[in-house]
Amino acid sequence: MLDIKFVRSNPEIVKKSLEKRNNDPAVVDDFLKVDEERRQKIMVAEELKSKRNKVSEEIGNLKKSGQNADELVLEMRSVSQEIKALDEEVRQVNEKLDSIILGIPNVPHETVPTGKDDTDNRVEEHWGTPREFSFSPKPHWDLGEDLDILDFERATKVTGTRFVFYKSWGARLERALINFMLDLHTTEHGYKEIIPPFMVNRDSMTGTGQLPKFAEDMFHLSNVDYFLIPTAEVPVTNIYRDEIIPEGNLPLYHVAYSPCFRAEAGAYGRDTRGLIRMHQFNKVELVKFVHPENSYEELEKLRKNAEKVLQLLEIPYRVVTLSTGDLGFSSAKTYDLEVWLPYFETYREISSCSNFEDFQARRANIRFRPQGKGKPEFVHTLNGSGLAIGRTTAAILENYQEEDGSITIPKVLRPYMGGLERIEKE
RNA sequence: GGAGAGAUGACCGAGUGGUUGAAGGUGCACGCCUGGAAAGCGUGUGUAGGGGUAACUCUACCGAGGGUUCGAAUCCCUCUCUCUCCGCCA
Repeated sequence: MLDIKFVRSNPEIVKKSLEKRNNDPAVVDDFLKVDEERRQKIMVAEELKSKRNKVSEEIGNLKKSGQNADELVLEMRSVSQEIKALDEEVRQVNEKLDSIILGIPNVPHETVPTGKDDTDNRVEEHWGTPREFSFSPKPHWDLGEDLDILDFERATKVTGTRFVFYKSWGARLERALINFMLDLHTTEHGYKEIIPPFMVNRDSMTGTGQLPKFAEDMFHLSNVDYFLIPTAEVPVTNIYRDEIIPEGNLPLYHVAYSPCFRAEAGAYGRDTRGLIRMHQFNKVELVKFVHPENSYEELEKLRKNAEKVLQLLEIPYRVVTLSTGDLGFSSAKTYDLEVWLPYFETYREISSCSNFEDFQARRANIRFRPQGKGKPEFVHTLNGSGLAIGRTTAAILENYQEEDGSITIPKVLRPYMGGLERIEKE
């Protein structure tokens, strides 16, 4: 969420930001109106409370000295009634204000291109050259099923659509990728490894911004009020919810493997085949808590850390900066890494690296105490996939396929595959 | 799942209806002391939200939410969490 005081004193900036994101800037006017109403009510209520406190003390003193205070007691009885009614009004206004402010997205960073949707994303750079095939490359799902390392059909029987069984070398490849990425980020990039809970409570989902707006994107358990995590970002960012981190501990780098669960409501027609859009997929996630001063340097580093994975795997990709029309609700700036998929003949998102500035931290109340004695300030949070495992598997199958349907294993992964160089039909 | 105990500030720990935002201690910060440090002494040390240019001031907060009362950390109810014992279990 944005800072209420910031919105109050910079309504024009917020309106402009909403316009750039193709949202209705009128909510800012609603906000200002309700904010004013709120302060009015608070003033009246607090005045009465102040009075009650004073008179109550008087009553105490009178009674102690054996004098009669009935008249004051009677008067205060009605004042208390009034206060109760006012408090209720304040509560309602607060709720209204909260729902407005929680619905306002983050203000895009000045370097974010203005645009209406993903077609306006700015391509920053390309890495690697898509391979020339002497045959027509197959989609990863055909490759996987032919090799009997992916089984979509039975997963549909056992669970439903958008689930998959990884089998044999497919399972091993998936596991190899997880370990390879975790090893890279912990030993080369300085991240601390975390295995988080795969379910979280409502407060955590609100802390990172999935709730209240995006409830339909998640799986919610029916016998407890827990949600399956849509990304490790949720439990890992919430580690420090309602805490004050000693300034000397910043920056904190965490890397977490987790399965991710997404309802994918509203994605019915899209990516119905293959590993691209599943209800459950694996991901290695990078999360940073940093000093506000250098969060944009940290974003560049984060992006480089994620890119390193694709470089070592030797798979072509490009980097784009999301335009204001494509930018996520909580993000001030996001780079997407898009991997080359030969069958699709296109680049597809495989990592999303974002700087949320203090948007999440304010919501989750994650702070640090600046040097000496100052007031606690919100940290900046960042996260990025490092990478989505399922999509990486898809990219390996498609980019490393041979004409006979076998898959060459990228060199860096071979130590994780017992030295295997190629997955072939058994 | 059954039985019991508990939840107070950065931490420990007093406090059962009226200057308790909260004793005392620890820690921390600053100052004095010292050649320097330790010890000692002194001062200070929560968060959020209103009002005010400001000094400052008001309100709320003792796990959470309700209730009783002129007045609640203190009494009542509900919930959550933690601990101990039993049961179950990877």
